[in-house]
Amino acid sequence: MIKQAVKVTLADDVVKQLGSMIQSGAWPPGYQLPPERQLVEQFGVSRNTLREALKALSLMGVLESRQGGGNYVSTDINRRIVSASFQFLDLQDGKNIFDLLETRRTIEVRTAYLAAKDPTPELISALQQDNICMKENVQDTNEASKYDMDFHFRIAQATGNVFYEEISRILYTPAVSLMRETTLIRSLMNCSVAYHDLILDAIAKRDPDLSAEYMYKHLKKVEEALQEQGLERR
Amino acid sequence: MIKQAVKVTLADDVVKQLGSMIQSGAWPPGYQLPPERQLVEQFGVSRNTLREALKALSLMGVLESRQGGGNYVSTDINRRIVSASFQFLDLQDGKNIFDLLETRRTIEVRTAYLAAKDPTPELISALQQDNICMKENVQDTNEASKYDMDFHFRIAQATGNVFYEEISRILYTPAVSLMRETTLIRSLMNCSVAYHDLILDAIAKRDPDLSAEYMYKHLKKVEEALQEQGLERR
DNA sequence: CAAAGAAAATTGGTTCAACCATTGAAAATG
DNA sequence: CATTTTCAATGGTTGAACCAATTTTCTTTG
Repeated sequence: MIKQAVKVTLADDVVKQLGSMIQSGAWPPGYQLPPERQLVEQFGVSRNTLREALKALSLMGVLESRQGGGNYVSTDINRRIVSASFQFLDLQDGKNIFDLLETRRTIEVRTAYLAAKDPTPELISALQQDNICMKENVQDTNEASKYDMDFHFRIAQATGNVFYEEISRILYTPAVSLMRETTLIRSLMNCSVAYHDLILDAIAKRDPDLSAEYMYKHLKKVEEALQEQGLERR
Repeated sequence: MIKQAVKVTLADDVVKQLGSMIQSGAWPPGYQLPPERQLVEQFGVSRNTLREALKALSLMGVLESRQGGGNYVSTDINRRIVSASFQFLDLQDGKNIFDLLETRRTIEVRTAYLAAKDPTPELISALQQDNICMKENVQDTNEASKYDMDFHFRIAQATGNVFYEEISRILYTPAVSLMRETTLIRSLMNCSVAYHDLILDAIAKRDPDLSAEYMYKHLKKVEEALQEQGLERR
């Protein structure tokens, strides 16, 4: 496989080192980093270079900076990464949208299946609550899509598989921002609520196959709605 | 919902402005940005601040910098963004190898299916080559696992879906390192080679269902081998 | 004149030093 | 003891200077 020569800048290297401190767990979430003027000595770079790295990580949601207060490892790393970088996805290209939905379908049909195998009462009631809130806010698409996301993410979470959790989270955010741009979203919302109810029932009945089936139909429906919107699959 | 007062730094603001130029399409992929010393005047910030913003965007995969050559909007912007955002995924707690294999199965059964729908001759021959190399190096597990990875990743790549590609990439690397810790890997390698041949045949025959089936059996077999090893599912 | 090579200009990479703005803890005050 | 004030610590920002790679321009060479 081709390994392209990459010009590694000093700041890139610092990002890598800072990142490994965080990923290794040496710097846990909430940890206050040493002051910049001290990190500068540790890494042997200038403060500007260090700050380029810190700012990059902070913009990606890995770190948080408080002027006068210090730099901290973000407590909610993954959630913030998504919102930070996925906003730049080129959604003009319809292919990406359908690729995204295709991928979500593959993952979520499986998580819906797994979640229905042995659901806890807490899961059921939480999903019910999500649906109720979504119905109540169906007029406010911004608000409703939040509960929409909660519903899907909660299912992924219920599998207890961290890989499903993280992938689901990442794949959902851009989908939402995309939907907001469409005008069909109102009717889509109503349709989604209906499917959420069906999925919830299937999970409550501990019927994995049915749960998976409705999840498939749900996401397929979303895809069709986008296609009717004139978005072409290229 | 409480809207917390967010201290917006100058660099954050520049990121936002640069981002909107890109999102709006005013600066399309491949576009060369004005030189930094000129952008500095445009935004009314110091060069250091501007560079913090540029570096952040470049780390997010939105921009590319070439020393002496200029700053450019990334050409394959979607791929870079997806790749960059997965890079910092915190999978600390996800060291459960069975969760990993479960997730890989879900993804790869689908990619194997898609890849078999309309494979190019190049894909076939590349996969053949991967298999040959893997067979030749079956004694050297380190080397063989590289070709193993190539085989799987190439299938994901063949779908043309950047999300599948990147997910496959991040799921495979930890899988390999976890496998290396086991002693069963030798016999597993031989078994894997056999399944790779079966999958390859199915793809060459353009039989998506068969391809998916063998991929499922392949990964299931790996899972069973690990279970026999005494590794317990948590 | 065309090609090759050298020189200069352009542009990103890095450093240093200084100063501003916010925070938080210590000290002074009542 | 509670409150206010002070000040040190720490991130935010700036400007100028220099380095290193690239690109352009110009000269040299055949």
